[in-house]
Amino acid sequence: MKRKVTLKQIAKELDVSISTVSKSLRDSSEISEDTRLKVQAFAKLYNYKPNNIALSLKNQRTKTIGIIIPEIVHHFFATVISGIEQIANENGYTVIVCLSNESFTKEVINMEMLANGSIDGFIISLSKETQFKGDFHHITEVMNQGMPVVMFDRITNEIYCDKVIIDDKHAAYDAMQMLIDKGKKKIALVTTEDYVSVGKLRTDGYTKALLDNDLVFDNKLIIKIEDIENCEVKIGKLIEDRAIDAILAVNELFAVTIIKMASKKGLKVPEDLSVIAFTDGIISQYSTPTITTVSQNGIKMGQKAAKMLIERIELEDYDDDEEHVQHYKTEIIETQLILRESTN
Amino acid sequence: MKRKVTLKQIAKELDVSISTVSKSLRDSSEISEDTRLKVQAFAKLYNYKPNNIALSLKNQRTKTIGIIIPEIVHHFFATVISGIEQIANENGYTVIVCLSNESFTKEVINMEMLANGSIDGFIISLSKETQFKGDFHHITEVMNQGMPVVMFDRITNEIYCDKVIIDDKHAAYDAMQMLIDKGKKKIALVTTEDYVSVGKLRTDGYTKALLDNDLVFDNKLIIKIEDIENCEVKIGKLIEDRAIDAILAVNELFAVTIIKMASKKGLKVPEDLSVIAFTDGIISQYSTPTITTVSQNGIKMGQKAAKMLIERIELEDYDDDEEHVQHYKTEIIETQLILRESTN
DNA sequence: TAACTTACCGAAAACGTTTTCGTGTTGAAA
DNA sequence: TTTCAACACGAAAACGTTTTCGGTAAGTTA
Repeated sequence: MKRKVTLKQIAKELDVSISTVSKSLRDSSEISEDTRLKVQAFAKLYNYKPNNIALSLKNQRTKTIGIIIPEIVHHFFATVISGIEQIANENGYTVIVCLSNESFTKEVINMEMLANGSIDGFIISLSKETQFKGDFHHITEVMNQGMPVVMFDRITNEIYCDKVIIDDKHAAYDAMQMLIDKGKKKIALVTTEDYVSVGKLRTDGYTKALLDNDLVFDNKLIIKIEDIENCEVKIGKLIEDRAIDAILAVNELFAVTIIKMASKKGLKVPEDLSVIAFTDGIISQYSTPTITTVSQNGIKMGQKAAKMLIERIELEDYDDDEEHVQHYKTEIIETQLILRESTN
Repeated sequence: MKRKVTLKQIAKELDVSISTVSKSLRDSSEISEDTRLKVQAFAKLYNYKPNNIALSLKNQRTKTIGIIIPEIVHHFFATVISGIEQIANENGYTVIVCLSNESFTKEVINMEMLANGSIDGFIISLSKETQFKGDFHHITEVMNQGMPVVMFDRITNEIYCDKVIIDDKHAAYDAMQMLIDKGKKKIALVTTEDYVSVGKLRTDGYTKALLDNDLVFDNKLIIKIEDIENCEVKIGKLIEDRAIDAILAVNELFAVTIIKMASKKGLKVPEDLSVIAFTDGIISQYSTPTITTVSQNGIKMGQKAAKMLIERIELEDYDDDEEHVQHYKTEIIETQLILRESTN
């Protein structure tokens, strides 16, 4: 159980100074070839690797990215992490993951925990509770400390920073237009409560598509689900009561439940009812029928977010004190309508 | 853009020494109430938080757990992370996640990256390639440096360390016994290649159940899938050629594909064909019919793994040099047969 | 008054690096 | 012989903490 070997130990063993060892290992020309080779051989033998923590302290940069997301057992967020991790890795960064579990308090605690020197920057998707409360002081706080922040998907307009989103409104509009083009007249929307930013935007797109196509907007055709557990009744009623052509669901789980309830009520998908879902995940690909979805491409979102953050981090290295105008960008990841069996 | 405030800055501002500031903030009795309160007020005003990196360097412990898994866009692994994160958080640890993408090389690189002081211990599930190669030198290496390692799910018997697994053989046996009790005679197995540890164990359980129940073992009833992409043909053939009662699948994706192919061939599940899957994930719950599964309970696995690791880490703080006998444990997480619609 | 305790505070080491600067030795040029 | 550059290396600071130890002043006891 030998502990990791340090410069000091090598120096002692070889009877030289720590500086000499350090320089030798970094191939400094200050050191004679003799000692350089000797040190390098010894270091290799004992498998010396510089201590990351010490380097972080010295360099004032940790080469670590902090991710804060609402949950991880969720296909979309998992794909985003995957994208982030890939880019991070390619650039020599590691990734530290914290879960807010949709709790404002946990989000704040996690941010404060990481903000104390552990990371070089944040990538965050807001918790529902945070969006509900509209309290973003923890974000501004870390930003004021000079820590770069990139927000994705669940964002807020109240914070001025780099962002990566999909054009939720536009995507919803396109999905609706496709249904309308297929001749659907009575299209329902199954969504979340309005305080979730993406839920609201998708509702806007839904509404706009109806208006633009001179279809009647009926508030009764919009149902808002609080939690997935007991949504079946609501959905069942929607299908039963109204003679509906098609449904736009803001996520897969809603969509698959809709299909299930439809089949229970004797309706066939897509013959009697078309269904389109947001969030192209594993379920849409494997359910029967497979589900037409608006693909969010979490991988790409993650990659883009990571690229923006790393760029911002490494840019800061150069204009330390320069109080120049920060110009933040909002990247929009294109969505894609993936046609499958749930629409005709 | 003010940088984070440090002890030194506070000391300078208040014209006292760094030691005094540090002691004041830690409520040392060495400091007079006067200066203590003064320092604390000032620190609060400037929102002082001790720098984690400096603490890590000083304390020689990072309060960080490194996780290395094959992939994250995978329900089971995501649940495990979730479980780990929860326990970690409760104990003041953060979690750093690295993905091997089933690659041996990436696994090694990630381990070396984290082993240089960034973390206090590892939780790892081996990549397919690592299991295939049987090369575990990177694991023994970090263990020799005194870094605790906990392996879960995809483990190896060649390394002596803490482990968390499910009794795959036993679970497969139980699932089989349930099918046999229901009168199934000709049961197929859809599994992965043998070098994946869990695949092999589940096959063993399958075989043993057949033997114990005096059923014929037919090698043709076992098909091994390399990748999910082009498995449909193989599965279709299996269903067509052999008059099969039931199928045991080693994961959800195989199961849902089986159901899809069965329906395409005109077979009804569960009337004509019963299906049981390993890995209780989101698909099993939402597919039609819902799928009977052997639940792995990733949350519990993650929690257990995190507990074992943290215990090991904090135990080491006390018997630093004591070369006492390490007694490693292997925890077995109980599985549960979750009955759903795909079996009768 | 002398000796001693107590209260309060600062200096310095330590964790493991990197890097700047200084210094001693050598050889060559003047 | 003197002067100077080149070479090879070490000392020390810095990153931000915590903690041990030592020291000074005041107050207390003999």
